[in-house]
Amino acid sequence: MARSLPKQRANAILLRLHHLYPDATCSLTYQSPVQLLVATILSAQCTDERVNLVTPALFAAYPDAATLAGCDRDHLETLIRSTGFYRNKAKHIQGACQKIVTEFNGQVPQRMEDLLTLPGVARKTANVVLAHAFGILQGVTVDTHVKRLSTRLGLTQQTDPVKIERDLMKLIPQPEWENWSIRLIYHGRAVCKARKPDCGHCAIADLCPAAGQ
DNA sequence: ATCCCGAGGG
DNA sequence: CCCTCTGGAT
Repeated sequence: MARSLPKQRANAILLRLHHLYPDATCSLTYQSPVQLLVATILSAQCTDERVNLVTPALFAAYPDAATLAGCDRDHLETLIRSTGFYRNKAKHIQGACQKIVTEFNGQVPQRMEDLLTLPGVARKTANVVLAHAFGILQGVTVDTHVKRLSTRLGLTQQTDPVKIERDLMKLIPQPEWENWSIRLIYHGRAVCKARKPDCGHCAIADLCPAAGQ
């Protein structure tokens, strides 16, 4: 099975992970599209668990795009400091919110093309916001977990996230695109870890060419 | 390719 | 010490 057609294998993996993580959802906490956008920017090179540690105080102080656009940058940096890259993240969050206020009428845009004009937003962040805030499946979210697992599973030979996304969009049925990412992220955190993958306890080891290597 | 950057695990 | 965590800009 590990050597069968990639498309067959991708769907078998999806089915298996669906049973393994039936309730998997986006694990960031938020109450609006802007809050999801901010949380996703904060999640770069940082666990979602840590993001969820800082966002309650952050959103209590600055709940929407208008307040974030006008907030004190140093205070913003202080509130998000523990997520790392805090100067860049603060600049991106404030810049994105200012643009949302001035160019998008205070609302997070629902078009990929528009989202990509926001500072700190590339395809990964845009895909997360489109899928979870608006239910729009424009592409496949490719983060560090999706990249690592898709490579180990032999579903792509690419290293560029945009090319990996193209490969996955051909292998996975469109309605399952975000389910794929969410469940690979769960499996990547719990079992198929970057450092020491636990192939002995992996439910899809028989579908994986890299299992036990 | 390099930089941003803190926190936790091994 | 080194590596990794739902990346993006230069």
